[in-house]
Amino acid sequence: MPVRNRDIANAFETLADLLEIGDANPFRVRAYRNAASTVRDQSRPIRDMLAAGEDLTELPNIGDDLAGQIERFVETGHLARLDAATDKLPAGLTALLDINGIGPKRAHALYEGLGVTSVDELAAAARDQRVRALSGFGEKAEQRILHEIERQARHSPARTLLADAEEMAESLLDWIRQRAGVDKAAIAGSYRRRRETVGDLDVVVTASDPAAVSRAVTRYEDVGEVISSGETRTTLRLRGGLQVDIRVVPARAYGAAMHYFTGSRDHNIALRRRAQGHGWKLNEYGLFKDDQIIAGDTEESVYEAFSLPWIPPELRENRGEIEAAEEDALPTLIEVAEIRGNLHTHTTATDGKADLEEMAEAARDRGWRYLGISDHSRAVRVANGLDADRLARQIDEIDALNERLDDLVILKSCEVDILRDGSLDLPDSILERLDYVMGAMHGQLGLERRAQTERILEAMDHPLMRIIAHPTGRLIGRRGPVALDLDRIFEAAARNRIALEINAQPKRLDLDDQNARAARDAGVMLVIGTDAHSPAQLDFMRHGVDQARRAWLSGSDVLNTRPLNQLRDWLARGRSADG
DNA sequence: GCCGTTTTCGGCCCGACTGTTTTCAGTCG
Repeated sequence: MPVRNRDIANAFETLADLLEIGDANPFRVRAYRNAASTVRDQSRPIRDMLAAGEDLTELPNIGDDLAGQIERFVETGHLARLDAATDKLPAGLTALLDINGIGPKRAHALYEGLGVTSVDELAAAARDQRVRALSGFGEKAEQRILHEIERQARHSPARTLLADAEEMAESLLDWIRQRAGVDKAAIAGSYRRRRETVGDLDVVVTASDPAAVSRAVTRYEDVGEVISSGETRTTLRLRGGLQVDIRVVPARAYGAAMHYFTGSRDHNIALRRRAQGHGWKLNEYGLFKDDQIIAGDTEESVYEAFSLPWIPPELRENRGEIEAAEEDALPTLIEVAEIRGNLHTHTTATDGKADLEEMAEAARDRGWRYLGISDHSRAVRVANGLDADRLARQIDEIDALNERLDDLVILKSCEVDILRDGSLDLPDSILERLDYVMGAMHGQLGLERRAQTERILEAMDHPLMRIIAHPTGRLIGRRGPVALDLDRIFEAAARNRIALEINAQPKRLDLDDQNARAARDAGVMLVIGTDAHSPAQLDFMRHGVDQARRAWLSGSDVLNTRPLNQLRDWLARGRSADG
């Protein structure tokens, strides 16, 4: 099996865990974690970069030593340092670190003192009351360990889709805002950065009496468990399993706290390094010079102290946003209000829940000027995909409906399946009658990389192809992306003027943020499509816009911000205009 | 193990909460 970026990142993470349990130099441990994060952050496979002769030490956090380790890992499939580490300590110990309350020191103590090498063995030891005998542990620690192991067995600690977290988050926020003495309350963290999933919710509150608010939140109706509760910080678990951290800070620290808890961790560290360079200190209470506060009541004040403009939360991943801010080169990010239409929707003709007219009505309600109907083609049998005759009838229906509509235009399309050999599921004779053809893959998702890439490239060579929907086919948390050489896909999309979709379904968000950014940088036009199967799902547009913002996109990078006439021009231009 | 507006050596982000301590280590975010 070829070594993927996540294999490298996972190996470095495991090695870091084992080194930490073995009480290695903490900065060396961090170096491996930082390197893992860098590798995970690459939109291109490391093995492609090596094959192209690129120098890995150009990447942040990768020096000569790690570059060499990665190179040998890719060549041999083995990370020698990890093999050496697992000779000293059982690899199963790293699983103990996933238990809340157990870190490297306790994992080491459990191994040395009780010979524990797995979560199961730890559970047995705790049930036998052998854990409490260890120095540094007590009865409470032992009970907490058992409690956490049982909770994890019931509820996997998987991250929650942002869209699923929203309802819980907004209800909690409303409730907190109504507590006595609360001034401001907002959700920070990855939720505010609009990441596709959240691990927990970070709530920042300002109040005249912080301790009173900290006590009050433990009585929120949806609390399943109070994990900890102090004067300024409370950690809860909601009944649904989602963890919530609530920090109450003074009003003068609101901006600093929002900045601090919005993160990302890497963005914060980068900014704190800058503070150190000036001899300042940056924390959740403000920016300090010799214990004198110089900024912190607003986020703007914090950035301003560094002579930087405010950076939108979606960009705060330490992926060049601080450097861009420094050069006054931050993008003007796309906004929902710029969206003029939607090019990916379904109706009851296939697996949608609403008919043509209902979808049109719902699109008009959202202020859109055009709506693309793109039902499935026949290969998607479970969705009752259209054959040429049924699609022809839908085309006639749309023509008739357009006669009656004056403020919305229905565009004729089809989400036509790209078959295994790259050919399309419907004949050109019917596809020619559409306003645009959108291609997608729904089957044979397990092909190896070369075949999968050739398949989609073949479809992109079809002269009618205009958009590729959900290009990688991933389902967040359930199914990884298909194996594709995205560099070649992007190159072909730019050359053939085919738009790639950011699918706005919360479980897809495909292309993802980094790939969408790489596509744009390669000269590709993006389109945000809701893939709506009901009128309500048209509101998924904002999730797609969130992802586009994380991809550094402006309105001009997204096809469906264009007025109808310009959209038609773009769709009609095709490859013929190239020559 | 990485890195350089203080540096090629000597730094490396920082504060809150808990439980086990008898003044603080460990963990977390």
